[in-house]
Amino acid sequence: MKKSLADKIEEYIKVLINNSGEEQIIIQRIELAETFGCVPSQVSYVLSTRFTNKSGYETESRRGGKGFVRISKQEDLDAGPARCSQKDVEQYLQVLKDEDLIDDISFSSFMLLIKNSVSKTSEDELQELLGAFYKTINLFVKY
Amino acid sequence: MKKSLADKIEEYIKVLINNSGEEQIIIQRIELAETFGCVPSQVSYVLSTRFTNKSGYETESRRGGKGFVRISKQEDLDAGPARCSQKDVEQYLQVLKDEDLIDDISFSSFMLLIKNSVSKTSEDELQELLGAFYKTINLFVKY
DNA sequence: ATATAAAAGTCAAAAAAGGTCAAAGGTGAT
DNA sequence: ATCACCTTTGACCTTTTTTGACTTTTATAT
Repeated sequence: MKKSLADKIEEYIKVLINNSGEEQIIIQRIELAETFGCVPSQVSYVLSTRFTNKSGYETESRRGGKGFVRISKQEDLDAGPARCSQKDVEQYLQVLKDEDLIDDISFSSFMLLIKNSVSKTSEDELQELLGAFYKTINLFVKY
Repeated sequence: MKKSLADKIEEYIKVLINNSGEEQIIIQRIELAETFGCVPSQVSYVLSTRFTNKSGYETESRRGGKGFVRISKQEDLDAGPARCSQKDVEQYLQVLKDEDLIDDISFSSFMLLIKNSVSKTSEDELQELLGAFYKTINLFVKY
């Protein structure tokens, strides 16, 4: 398949993100357009077709002098359950702390966040929220 | 991010406040303008767009000889709002990251947590939840 | 008191981005 | 060859920053 300009720009941006060592980069639309010798709206086109929310990206921008576009990749949470009870996640947290796999500040912050959330969400959706917590907690585990 | 002059002046002022060991500093508009080689009204622009009440600052000034501008940070905001929008808390997080006040893992974890939570709570209770996030995020801020 | 000079404030124009949208141009399947 | 679906391009819009001219306020010297 012959690569369209849009394909090349997409690839370029993805390489930039990979090389950045982070999950986000900042570009200038005009600069990128100049690099590829195209009109700026071509870059907008690529962003709106290839870096959508649905495909796991998010973009923000600022107009005006020294404007920019920030493209961020939404990381996926893998470990942990999709849904769990409050008791489950609190126990999990406690275990992590007891085994010194998470630092004190993280421990108490998450505990706080959980307790805060619990009283404020409908019963129905709570378990999914706690599942999300569980997964996020994992990201703080020390190795 | 390519920093605009306004960005740089904003950063400079914030550093001054931090280094002062207090919650306020006093500057001279002209002096600051000279430091950055710009017109004085540029400083006014920065003050009116980045040091607003909403963002937790307050400014007072005096004209004429021995004039000055006092910029004070409202301590109260450190605790965070009881309720806030998703955009507010995400922006706050981004600012903390941009200013290197929070490490990468904390940044992306919280971002994830917010995004995950948002789709899973009723609209009505969401703002209180986000307010709790905001406060918890503060606990991770480096000094 | 008054005048002068030294600040800071205001406001609008110009400049520097990015956004939008529709028309024109390709491409591939039928 | 036609239809449907991308891509590419460009004209025009909106937002944000930068600059400068003009105004107001305040301290100080006379």
